Amino acid sequence: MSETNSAAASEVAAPHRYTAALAAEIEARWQDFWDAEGTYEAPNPSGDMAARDEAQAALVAKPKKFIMDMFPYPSGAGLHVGHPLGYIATDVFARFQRMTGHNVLHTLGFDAFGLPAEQYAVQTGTHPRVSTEANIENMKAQLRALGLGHDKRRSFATIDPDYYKWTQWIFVQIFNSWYDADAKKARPIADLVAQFDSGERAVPGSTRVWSELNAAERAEVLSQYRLAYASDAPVNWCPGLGTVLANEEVTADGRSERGNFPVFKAKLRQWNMRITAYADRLLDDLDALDWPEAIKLQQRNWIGRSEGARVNFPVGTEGDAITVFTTRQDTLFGATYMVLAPEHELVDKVVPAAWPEGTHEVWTGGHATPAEAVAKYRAFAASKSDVERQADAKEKTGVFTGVYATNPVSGEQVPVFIADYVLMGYGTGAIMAVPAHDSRDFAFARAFHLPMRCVVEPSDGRGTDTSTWDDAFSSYEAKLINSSNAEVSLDGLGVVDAKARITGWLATRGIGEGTVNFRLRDWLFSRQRYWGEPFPIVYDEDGVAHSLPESMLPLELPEVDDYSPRTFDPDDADTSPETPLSRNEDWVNVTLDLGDGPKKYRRETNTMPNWAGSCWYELRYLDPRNDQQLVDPAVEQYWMGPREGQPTGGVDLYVGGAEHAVLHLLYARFWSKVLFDLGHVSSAEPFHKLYNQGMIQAYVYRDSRGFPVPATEVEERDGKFFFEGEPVKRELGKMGKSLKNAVTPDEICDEYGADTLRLYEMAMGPLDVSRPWDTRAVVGQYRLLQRLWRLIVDESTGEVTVEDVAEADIDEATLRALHKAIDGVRQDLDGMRFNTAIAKITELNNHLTKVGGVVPRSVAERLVLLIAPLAPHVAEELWRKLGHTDSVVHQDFPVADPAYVVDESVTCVVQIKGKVKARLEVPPSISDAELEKVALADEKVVAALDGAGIRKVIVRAPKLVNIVPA
RNA sequence: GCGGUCGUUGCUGAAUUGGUAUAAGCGCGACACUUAGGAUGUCGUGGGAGAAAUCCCAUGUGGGUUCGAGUCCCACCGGCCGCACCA
Repeated sequence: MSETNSAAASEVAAPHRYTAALAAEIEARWQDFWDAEGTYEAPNPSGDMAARDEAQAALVAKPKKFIMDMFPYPSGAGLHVGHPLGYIATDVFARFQRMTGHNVLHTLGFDAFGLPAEQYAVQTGTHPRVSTEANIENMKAQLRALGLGHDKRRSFATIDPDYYKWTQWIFVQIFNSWYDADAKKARPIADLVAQFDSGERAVPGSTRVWSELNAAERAEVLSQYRLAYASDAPVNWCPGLGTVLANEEVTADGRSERGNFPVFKAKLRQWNMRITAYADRLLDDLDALDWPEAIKLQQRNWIGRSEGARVNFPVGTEGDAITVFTTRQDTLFGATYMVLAPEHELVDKVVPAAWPEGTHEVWTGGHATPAEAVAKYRAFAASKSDVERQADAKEKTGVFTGVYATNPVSGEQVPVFIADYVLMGYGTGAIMAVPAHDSRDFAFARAFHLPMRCVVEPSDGRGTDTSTWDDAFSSYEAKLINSSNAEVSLDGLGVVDAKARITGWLATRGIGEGTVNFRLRDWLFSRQRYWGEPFPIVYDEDGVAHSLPESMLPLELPEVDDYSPRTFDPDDADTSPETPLSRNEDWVNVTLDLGDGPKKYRRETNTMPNWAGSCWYELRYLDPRNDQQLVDPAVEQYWMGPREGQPTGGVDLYVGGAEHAVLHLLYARFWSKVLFDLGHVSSAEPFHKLYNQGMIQAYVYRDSRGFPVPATEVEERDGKFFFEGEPVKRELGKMGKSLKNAVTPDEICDEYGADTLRLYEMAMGPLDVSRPWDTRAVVGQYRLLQRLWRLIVDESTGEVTVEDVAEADIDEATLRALHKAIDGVRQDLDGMRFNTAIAKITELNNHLTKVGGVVPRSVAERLVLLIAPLAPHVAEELWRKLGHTDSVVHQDFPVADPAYVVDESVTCVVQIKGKVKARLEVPPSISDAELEKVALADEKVVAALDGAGIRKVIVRAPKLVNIVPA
């Protein structure tokens, strides 16, 4: 009705106005053109993507830029306007880099294995491959409409067998490697076998020699070294999802990151990646990376390096000892009891038949024997999910094991407890408890009436009588007391000195040693899922694992009757996982020739976690069709190799959300380092520069019951919000279908065009900050494009209206506005400050509009080039209308003339004691002395001074003079 | 609790090294063109006082350093993010 009216009316008034309809026509045309011409193809130095013509040959000779987005999951819901924010930003940046002399590799693939894709498939009842590929096509269409300048030859999805062949191949490399701690790098497992063979290296934990071991025994030894290994260990079992999870996928409150189901500890045989071998390198190499400090910090915290000591406490009668890890070895003399994690295996060995004489009632938990107490407490601890364990953190529970250990420095007998505040997975799973100087031990000691000994004199005046304390004294700002035996004394030393002295003494006595402990644990790598990469592993009849040779890769996912995961009651810890692939017996049981004749094997039926495909995808963008190698070394070296100013090598810019701070980014760094050690790549770090874009938020409107109501139907009156007449509450949150506030790129493109959407998303604010979407404000960028269009094109005839004017004859104010804009936009785009770049283009555009008249051609052309990275379709169209036959994409970005970047005259501020009293127009070249003279002579200044003397004059020519009166 | 980060106008946000606070956009107001405007264009728009020139106040709050502080330092208040029984 009114819309058709308005469209008709405006068409009559201005048939060639820049409208949504015209934008749609222009955009579709140029998108087709770019695809047909291969405009965004980045040539490789060699191979099947080498330069195909002279123009591309010239590109290869330029410096390279590899600009990447974190690739998307092809979700079934489609995109909302928040999703492409980062893609638009990298596209603008990539376009700017193309125009400033770089060979730019920019493309986008799809991360399509994993839980979200599988769950969507299960929900819709289609095979994951069918639904996932449909989703990818849908997303490709949505992204294409935005005019993203991707090299489409290089796009792939992680589910393509051509791609996951190499994911499996990398797994085989990792499986067939071990970490040589002396060389500090990964080496082929064959090197280790050679060391065992020659006797250079002894078989660990055994008196037997390598040649005496059978195949299964050798495999067991090697699995203790392999960087990918299967082992029985307590893992995170999530019955609600029906799979085990990595530590990184479990939230702080003990739930699955996806689905929010409870997670339990269960002992299961699972595949792991020995990422802990790389803990120190993953930590140290962060320093050289150009990453946000917040992300580096998160990785450092996750790796969790802490320096301390291991100390042995003798226990029992058979020469056993409890080894503890502590960072406070200086307080050893204050260790009055010990605690083991409930699962600690030493417990079973040392628990006596009966409680020792005089055991305190609260220590026994009311149980008749230590064995019963331990069994009951273990059952109690295991039944608690991590959620409950967190919630109960303040209340300390535990039970006495009935055994005493010997404090190795004081010789004192100290009771040994088990308690769930000590975790099996950190340190040695055992602690020495120093209740006077650790607040957790303090709480436990109070609850169990355990003695405390003050060995660090409190510096806060509370005194040394621990019975009067409310909490432990754990400060380092104090001196040691009560800490000496016949051989060593720490008394009077500060904490740091005391640590050094006692560590030295422990080492000489063979009781302990200084050590570094990491919080990082090995990466649990197997999942009980259908929709993931199958492991390239088979087991022989002895149960020994063998990797498949390259000729048998890819090992494709087989068809199964039922691909859905076996899930359970989320709260039922007493369940165990089932792998969907095990349902296909024909696939599982095979006869293969692995080099020693045909034999029967059983396939591994776990699949890889969804992180696997994203651990190395940057490498495949470089050489996506190579079926002989992961990536051609010459091509890899060109795009990823170390270079001046970037000694780590790697992707030049990697943009994505901060939610991947530890998961994806840590795993990808780990794989890079292994591939680097094994000589397959030239960069030990995948991503040199990381940039986290903010989130586009949206207002959520909730009714009185708290349910979201459709945001588009909410009315605002006097700052209050109403839906169907009823008041609703507004809050700022995420954008999404379920919150009824999603805005899609499609609807914005329909209303205004993709160039307007691109400009708006970039103009909203700094890229790294989150901010709310405001559909109303989009029109501002639409107006910018309309004004730009009108400046160059006559709205009634469609003819270009520029005129040829020599640079010298152009109005000086216009030249200054132009060159200032060029200078500013260049710097802003280079620094990824897209919002201020647009503001400067807008200012120039407004200036030209205001001046009126016909625009000089050279000014119009440079304005078009300035906006080309941001609004590529309209720029191409105007460039063509201005008479050019080539694409704007590979033009040189305008360069400012410094002579016009400075103003003809500058407003100088004259302050008296910091307050502005006068403004002077002065030439920019004015000297300090001259400016001071002019300022002091100004009548307003004279009046303001009112005859007062002058103590001091600060001159910052040409912008400021500040007079300090006496 | 520990660590990080941010508080500027009705809203989103500008502001090299400390040097004219509030660029640009939205919204709002007036006007023009219009049968009409939710189109387009032009002008205005931090608060207060004043007829006006002009003056005073204002970057979460309170101090400090400085000729000069949105910017640096200290304390507090508020928001957001990360980690959290890690020995």
